[in-house]
Amino acid sequence: MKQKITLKKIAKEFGVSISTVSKALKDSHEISHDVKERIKAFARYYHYKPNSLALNLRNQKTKTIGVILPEIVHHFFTKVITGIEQLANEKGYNVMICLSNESYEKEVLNLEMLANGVVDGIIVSVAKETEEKDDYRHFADLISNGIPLVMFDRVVDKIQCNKVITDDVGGAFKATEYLINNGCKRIALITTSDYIVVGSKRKEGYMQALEAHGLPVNKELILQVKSRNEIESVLTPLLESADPPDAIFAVNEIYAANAMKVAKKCGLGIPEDIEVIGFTDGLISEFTTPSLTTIAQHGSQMGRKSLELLLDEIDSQEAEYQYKTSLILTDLRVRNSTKQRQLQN
Amino acid sequence: MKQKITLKKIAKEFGVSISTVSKALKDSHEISHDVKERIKAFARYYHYKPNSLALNLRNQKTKTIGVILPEIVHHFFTKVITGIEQLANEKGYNVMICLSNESYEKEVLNLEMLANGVVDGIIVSVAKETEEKDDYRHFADLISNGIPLVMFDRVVDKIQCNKVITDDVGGAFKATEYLINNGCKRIALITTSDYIVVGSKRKEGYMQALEAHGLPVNKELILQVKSRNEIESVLTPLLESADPPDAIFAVNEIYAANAMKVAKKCGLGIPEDIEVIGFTDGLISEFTTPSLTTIAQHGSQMGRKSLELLLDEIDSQEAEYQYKTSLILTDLRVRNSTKQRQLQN
DNA sequence: TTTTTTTACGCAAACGTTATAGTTAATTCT
DNA sequence: AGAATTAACTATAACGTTTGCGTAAAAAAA
Repeated sequence: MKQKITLKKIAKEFGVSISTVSKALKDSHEISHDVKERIKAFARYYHYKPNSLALNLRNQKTKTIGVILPEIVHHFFTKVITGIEQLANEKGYNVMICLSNESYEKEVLNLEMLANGVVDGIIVSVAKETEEKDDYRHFADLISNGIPLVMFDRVVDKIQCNKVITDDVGGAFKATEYLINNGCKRIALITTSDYIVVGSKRKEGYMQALEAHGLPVNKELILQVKSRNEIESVLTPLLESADPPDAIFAVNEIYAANAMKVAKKCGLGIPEDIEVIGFTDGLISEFTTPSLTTIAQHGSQMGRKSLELLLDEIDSQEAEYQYKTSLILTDLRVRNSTKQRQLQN
Repeated sequence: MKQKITLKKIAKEFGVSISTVSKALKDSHEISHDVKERIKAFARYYHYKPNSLALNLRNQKTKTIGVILPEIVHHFFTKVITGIEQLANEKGYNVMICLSNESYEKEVLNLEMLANGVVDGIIVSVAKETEEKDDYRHFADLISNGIPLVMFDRVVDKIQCNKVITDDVGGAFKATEYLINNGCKRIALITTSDYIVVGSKRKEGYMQALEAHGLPVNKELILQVKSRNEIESVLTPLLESADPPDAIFAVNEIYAANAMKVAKKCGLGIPEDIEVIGFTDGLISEFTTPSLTTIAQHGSQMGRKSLELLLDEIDSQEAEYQYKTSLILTDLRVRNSTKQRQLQN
């Protein structure tokens, strides 16, 4: 096993001081041309690379950014990572990914670990449990320690920092309005508990669209579930009731796909009997039957923007840095779970 | 912005030396009870945490492991990460994730970056382009530099290191045999180019099963595609030929889902007219119509095992470390794209 | 020739931590 | 009382790098 080559070893080899070697490799004018060339050749031959740990310590920065995600088995988050990773790569940064698994405690631990000099800044989407506890002191501490923080998607209003959010309200509005324009009058909503911020925002967009079009907000049409397993038991009675919905808007793809399954089980044709739209465009939508109309979220763009804002803050010298909130717009991706003019695939 | 607290600052505060503070915080017997308590209280109050960078440099290890993945928008890899992350968490390790995006060059760059003192060991699944180029010197260099390396899923025979692989041959055998036992005689295979190791292994299992059951290996039934977009154009003619296949085995979920789409387009009923099985169980299988029978790969277990082997090597002191190869078995997950005795969902 | 400038290097501090080896002063032993 | 022991601290080196400053010798200028 080859031992790692260091300045010290090169210095001993040439019988010069460490600083001479360091300067030679940086092509300093203080070192004679002859010595420089010989040292550089030697270093090249042995693939010398400055030790990152030493540089980190000396420069007090690591060129690494930390990302804390609630989970990773989720198309949206993988897209965000892809976006972050891309820009990081361009800018010469490394990415350290931590998973909170939706747990408050793990989020706190991850944050503490990362804050300890390991990264130059942090990008986070807060865990559900944290949203439920409504406790954000760990973020406040981080910021008061001067560590740049960007929140994306699941952000918290009470914390002042750079933020990147999906246009949840607008997206849900767009989806609901599309259904209304298709002639739907009784649109069911399948959403999460209210403490999930993005869930409640999408609900808001749904309600705004109904109101904008003079439709009533029907409480029995709003189904709040904690997991996709609950969908069948709450949706079936509604579909089999005397006055069933003529459309379903689900706040994510999985919920929408499950809703379609349930509807088909109840003997309903999609989109003839009931139309379905899901928020968040993922891998699944394309392969369901019928394929699912969705609100596409542009996760990769979101990741890129998050890192952009983070680097902006890291590089800024101003004492009074001005935080920004960036809104990522959504697109309606029409497939076959809704009635439409131009059919595709 | 609170400045970060260091041993030096505490030392100055108490008018003692840095080493006294360090020892006090470690509860050394060399320091008087009184001083120890006061220093510890002070440190606790200011949330003192030893700076990771300094520790890394001093200990020559980072308690971080690097993971290089070909891509992340892929259910299998996210499962692997989940498994790695879980065990890492238990063992007090951090995880640094890099994406090669299937590119040889990025893989080399990532490896160089990680090798430079940033991580204590590396887990990698090699990029397609690397497999195609058949150039593995970067891995050999890494190993000769004494950096522990584990390869998983896409491993290379020519490199000696710890490995974790899916039982690709066995899994493909299992899938093919299941189809044969269902009465299928002409089973089509949709696979990748031969240089993709896992693809060729799955093809091998497919052929072994055919031979074991006295069925001929029909060249025209083996479709090699480079991307899922090619499937429609090569599969349609086969399905519409005089002697079409009665089953399809695809080497991954996406290929299988696309194959089902094409078959349905050709007016074939699944599983009545043609049965379909896909390798790799993901999110999609559950939501296709019919739901897709798959070979489940246990990615999370694979990740766990990979890290286990890596830590084993990191912790081992022996000069002659014995490399292992761990085989992760697969399971047949029967859904509705195959004929079956007991139907489910 | 003497002074000044330039060349080409070495020294030392700094980043924050820990471990080993001193160094006082107080205490105990004989 | 003098020697040995112990308690309670400090100094120093080391991890690998960079950088400002110092300095000797060589070269140029006066």
